[in-house]
Order: sequence, then C-alpha cells, then structure tokens
Amino acid sequence: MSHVFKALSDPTRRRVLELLRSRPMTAGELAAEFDVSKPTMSAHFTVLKDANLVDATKDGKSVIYRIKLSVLEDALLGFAATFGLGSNSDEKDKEETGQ
Amino acid sequence: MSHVFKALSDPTRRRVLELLRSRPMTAGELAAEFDVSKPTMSAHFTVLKDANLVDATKDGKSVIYRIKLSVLEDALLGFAATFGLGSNSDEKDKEETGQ
DNA sequence: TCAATAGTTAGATATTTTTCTAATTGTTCT
DNA sequence: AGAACAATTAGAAAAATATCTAACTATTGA
Repeated sequence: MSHVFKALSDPTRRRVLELLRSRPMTAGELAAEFDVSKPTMSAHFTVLKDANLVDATKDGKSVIYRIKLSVLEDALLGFAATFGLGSNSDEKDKEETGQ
Repeated sequence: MSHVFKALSDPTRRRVLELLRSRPMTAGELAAEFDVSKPTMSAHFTVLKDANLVDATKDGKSVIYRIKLSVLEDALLGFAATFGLGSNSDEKDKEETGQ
C-alpha cells in the first residue's frame, strides 16, 4: 500500500493512470503522450507495476498496459475510510465531528 | 493537489495524519511517536503544511497541529472520482464497465 | 534576568528518484 | 537470415528527499 502512494506521488504516473482509464494502451502509445525518453517511461511503468496498479501483457512487439482499478480503489478509498471519509455524501445524522 | 500526493507518499507523514485524526497534537507529542530527530519531524510538518493538509497554531511554547480533513477528502475522493471510483457501493445498473 | 523548554532554521551528508544515452532482447516481415 | 521496430536493461549523472547535529528564536517561570 505504501507502494501505491509512492507511485501516485509522481504527476507523470498519475497521468498514465488517467490515460489508461479510457482504454488499455501500449507502452509506445503512452510514451508518445509525454515529453520524456522511452526508458524513462519504462521506469515509470515499473513503479506502477510494483505498486500493482497496472497489468502488463505482451502482444507481439508491443506491451499492453491495463489499469487495475480495484487496487487503486482499495488504496484510495481504504485510506480515506481510515479518516472516516467517503461514501458519506448524504448520510443523515451520525454524530458528525465536523473537521 | 500534486503537493498532497507528494505529502502522502511518505509513511511517517501518513502516520502523522492518522495520529491527528483523533485529536490535535503538539509538534512534541507527534515527534515522541517516531524514532527520528525533532528537526526531521519539523521538516515533515513543513511538507504537510505546504500541502495544506495540516494547520499549525502557536500556543505558548508549543505548536499545535490539526489535520485539515476537507483538503484530504477533496484530494483523495476527487482523484478517486476521476476514475469513477467511490460513492458507488450499491449503485444499481449504470453501464458498469467492470475493470 | 537567567535557565529551561519547545520548536524551527542552517548546513551538511546520505539515500532515493528521475532522467539520459547506449546497448540488448524479442518479434515481425521480406 | 537480416532489417526494422517495440520495449527493456545497464550504467551514469542530476535533482530531489530524508536525515542528522549544532545553533538559533521564542516563551515561560523561578
């Protein structure tokens, strides 16, 4: 879980995840969206893989990356829940502490 | 918002926030919970302040830190919402993409 | 006023992270 | 087999982070 937050701390990696939100993409397609070298992107992919936030499958010459939404959800909402946040939009009267 | 994720990427800082969840605490009380020097903790507090995740008020010799839950909530749930996550527990039938 | 206490700032060092170019691996196509 | 392409690994350099000790500032209380 610590790996997830480390992975999310970099803007490039957060944007990679956002791109993968719409559809799976190859390393090359993803790299084309950024202004850094392919090896640098490869390093970012490794961090995302280590955090288990993406899944990589080889397809011919390409590697297709897919976001693992459930892992992101567990980390994000799990941590939020620790603070009593989330799934709380229109709860009625449950001893709210207010800040 | 990038500052928030940077701040959350360190385990010490995440634990500081968790400690502040129960009540406001002084720098000294917080530092006592960790195995690092006070200046190191002071640096962590600075990162949390820069991310606007905590509020510091001086009270005599002490500085009292308070968590700013709304900022944490906005960052965490806001980002989660980008992925269609959260406040979604028992939604009925809304063209779910399922992973 | 002076000593004690709480906390931060200064300055240095060690570690981690990000990034690059060059070289390598694996796949496809002719 | 050999060229072309996609991606990763190797190795190095630059930048950012985390950490420490020593010194400083501000507040309290004798």
